[in-house]
Amino acid sequence: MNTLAYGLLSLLSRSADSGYDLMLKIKPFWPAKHSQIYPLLAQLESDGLVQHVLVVQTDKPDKKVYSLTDKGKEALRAWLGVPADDPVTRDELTLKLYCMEQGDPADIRLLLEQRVAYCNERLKWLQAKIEAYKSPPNASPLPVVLLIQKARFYYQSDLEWAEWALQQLPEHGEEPQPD
Amino acid sequence: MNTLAYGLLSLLSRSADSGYDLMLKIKPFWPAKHSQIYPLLAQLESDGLVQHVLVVQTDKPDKKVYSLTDKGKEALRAWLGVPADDPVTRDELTLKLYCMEQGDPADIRLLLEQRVAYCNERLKWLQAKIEAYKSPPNASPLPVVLLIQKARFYYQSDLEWAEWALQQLPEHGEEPQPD
DNA sequence: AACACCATGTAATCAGTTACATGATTAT
DNA sequence: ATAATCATGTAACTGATTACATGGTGTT
Repeated sequence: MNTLAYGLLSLLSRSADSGYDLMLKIKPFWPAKHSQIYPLLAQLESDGLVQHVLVVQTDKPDKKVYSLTDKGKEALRAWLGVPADDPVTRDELTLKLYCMEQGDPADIRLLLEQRVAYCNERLKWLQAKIEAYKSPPNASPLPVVLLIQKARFYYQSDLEWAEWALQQLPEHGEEPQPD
Repeated sequence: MNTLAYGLLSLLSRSADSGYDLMLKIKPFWPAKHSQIYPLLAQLESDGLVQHVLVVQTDKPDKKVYSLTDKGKEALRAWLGVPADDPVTRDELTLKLYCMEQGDPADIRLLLEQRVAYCNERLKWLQAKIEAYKSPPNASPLPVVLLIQKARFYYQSDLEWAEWALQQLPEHGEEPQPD
């Protein structure tokens, strides 16, 4: 039982889902490809933690909709009682900045500008999510609110850092025009 | 040439180092065990990107001190010209919060309190780092300043989120005392 | 006496990505 | 026509962790 396995159980605790939808939903929290998820679901089923029913569709391919068993719920409950591993962020940008003197200053500037753009894009997406659950009929449950805010805090701080970092870079290499 | 390989080159661009020290230094940016680093350094050497000299020590075991070759520097320069991959954060806590209704509310509260403590600990460590380079003799180069600040922004925002999240939790289950 | 640090390496396993494989529906 | 989405699966490979292996110095 690795973290991805518990992650799938966690998603299923909110609503039954196909492997395909689980892949899409888990992406922001724990990236995984379908090639990792399908076999893992089969294993969780053989362990009795989830079960599936085949849902036949006419317009789209048939799908297997998985749901938690009592044993699965119990496994989740126990998992919530042990401390979470420390979060791990892998950000190539940090490694590139570490050796920034080795490269073209324009390249470094571009890397930071790309990060600013990326954060803005993610924040815009999150804002759309927030708007969607502001309308009373589909108010989001507390966990979803907590997680959306966590992402907002993260991207907002990274954005502010990247904009600050751009200002710390030496002036553009425009040598004074001789007249 | 994967990201870890470039990460090692990046560290070596600032100063020659042993595999052991590289492991310690790269940890905050790209976690890797010595069992991954030693073979990779050997491969980078056979590719002509790094070279090593054996440094004999009396009190401690001998070590191999690696440094960048010209070919290694050129590889770094080229790498800086391509966009950085999007950052990936894997945080078990997000998965646990997603299914928080399944567990004991006290467990959830504890998970968030542990996160608050962790962020405070990291911030304290970063503050010590900052103090260390405030004294003029050993002023840090720009990249190091940028990276320390990036980490500060991150842990500070995660801390603020976790403290906010604790307040969003339903009241403690202290049922009113019958008198 | 037991543990932590320094220092390097290999072997076995687990986790994650890329590629192979299929096939219908809908949008550009 | 070409691509994207939906939907599931396996095979091959790369990346990362854990375990095995050694051995001196310094600390509690």
